[in-house]
Amino acid sequence: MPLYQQIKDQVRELVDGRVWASGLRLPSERELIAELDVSRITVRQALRDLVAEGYLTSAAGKGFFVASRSRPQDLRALVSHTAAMMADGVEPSSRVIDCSVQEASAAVARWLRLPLGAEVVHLVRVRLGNGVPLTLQQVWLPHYLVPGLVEVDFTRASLFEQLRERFGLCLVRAETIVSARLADPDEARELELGDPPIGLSVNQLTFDEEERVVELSRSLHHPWRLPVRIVQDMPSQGGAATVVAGPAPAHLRDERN
Amino acid sequence: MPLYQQIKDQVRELVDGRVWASGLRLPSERELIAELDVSRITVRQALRDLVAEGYLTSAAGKGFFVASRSRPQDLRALVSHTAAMMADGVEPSSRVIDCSVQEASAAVARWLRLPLGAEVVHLVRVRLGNGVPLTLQQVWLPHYLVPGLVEVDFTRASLFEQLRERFGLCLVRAETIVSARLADPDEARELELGDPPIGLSVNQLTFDEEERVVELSRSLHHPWRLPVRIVQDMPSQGGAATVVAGPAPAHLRDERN
DNA sequence: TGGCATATCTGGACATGTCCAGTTATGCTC
DNA sequence: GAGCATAACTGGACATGTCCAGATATGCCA
Repeated sequence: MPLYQQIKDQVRELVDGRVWASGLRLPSERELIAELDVSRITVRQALRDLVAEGYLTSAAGKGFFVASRSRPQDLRALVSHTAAMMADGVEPSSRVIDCSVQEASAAVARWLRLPLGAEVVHLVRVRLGNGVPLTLQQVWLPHYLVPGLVEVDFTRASLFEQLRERFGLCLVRAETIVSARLADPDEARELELGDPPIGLSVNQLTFDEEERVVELSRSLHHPWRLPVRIVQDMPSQGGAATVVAGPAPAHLRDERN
Repeated sequence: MPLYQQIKDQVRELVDGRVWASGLRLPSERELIAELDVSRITVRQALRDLVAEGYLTSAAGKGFFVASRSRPQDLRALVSHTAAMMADGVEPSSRVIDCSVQEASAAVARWLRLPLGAEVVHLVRVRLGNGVPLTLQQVWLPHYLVPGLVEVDFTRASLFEQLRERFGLCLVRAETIVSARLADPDEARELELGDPPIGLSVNQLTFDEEERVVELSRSLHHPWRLPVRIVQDMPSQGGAATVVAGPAPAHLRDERN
């Protein structure tokens, strides 16, 4: 692994782990050169990247500083619901309704860019937080990308984690549409919706680094138990955003709910 | 202006202006060095940045290439609804219901981080696309940040554009919560909602570069006329995302609506 | 003690040059 | 013509070193 990457990782850890507090001044470039015994180009490459990624700020004549803003965990990755919930201190689990290999319907095949009749993994589950139903999720994935996925017990497992760790898929892009609609009676029962049963509909296509469609998901969220939270952050260059579903912060909650 | 910035700007223009098509191979580093008469460090700094920003891709041993993905315009900025609609070929307009300076309520003052009794600009409008009502938006802004904003005719004007161009505010961060709720009769009438009148609720706080709250907005969207669209993009480093409201692409639309 | 010139330090921007690991094209052999 | 070794090229990673503009601290002078 390149030296500048090692330096980046080290600094990132210190910042993420709050060992280096916000606003802390880093050792100067010259000090780091001496300490790490590398050339200036190498430390500069690392620090430059970290500035672009929002971890650090720099001021000519003063030094490098740990960026102040509390960034919602890792803005650089698509986050899974499981991870987002756990970060909020909620215990995630699922009630699996279906997990099987099927022949793709014409619509699903088109969305996943598969030939007609191709096999897909179909996963339907009710996702719970601390035992309370939050969302009803239906997912389709190309079977050839995830052989053996059906054997996983999704009661506890995170789909994104499986895709990354077990199948080495690198998820880098997602397109999401959020809307609202009336839930049908089955959905309303599963999600314990009121009357009229209003659901928050979240449809998503997720792509890997080779621009293959890895996942098509259609979820119906309980509107006030699991609204969609979006954080957009555009520091100078290299903006970023996270989209997670979770309890709304008090200042943005809808009182009417 | 530094040389590497000039190079970056030049390349960016050529890419944005479609003069260099997607997939096109750039001249090699050595060729650029000779052509531009600069050192390798300089061109590399420019190219490295452009890769991080998603304009280019690189492959060792092959060269630099214009990134293929059609990026939803400028992923580096918070986009206004007006701009998003115009990009979709929809003619945006508004019916202004209220635009006045008021004393902030306790709740609004807290959200905008203002002292009790501070003045705020209150804007309420129905936003139309091609004359059809899409969303009912209520916005509060600190009056001291936008003196004279009330004189603007928001029938045509874009709020974000006014903030940027007239008041020099640099919007860099936004927190959004998307949920669903039952619309009240007035809202239902304005938005021409069906029965039951289901609305897509979008609440947002927007911050400027000094972390001041510039805007608090509470909107109720017509669910299928104006769903919320999110594009997350995480190329290697330097991810980005756009959030816009607009018609859903066919592959993510909800058939049930 | 207050004001100011100066020395020092910091990041920013570049130049020149080296070594390496992939990729591609070339040309030779069979 | 098919197969293959090789030469040429490309980006990736670094080292050393220079010049500059801000920021900061130092110390001298009035």
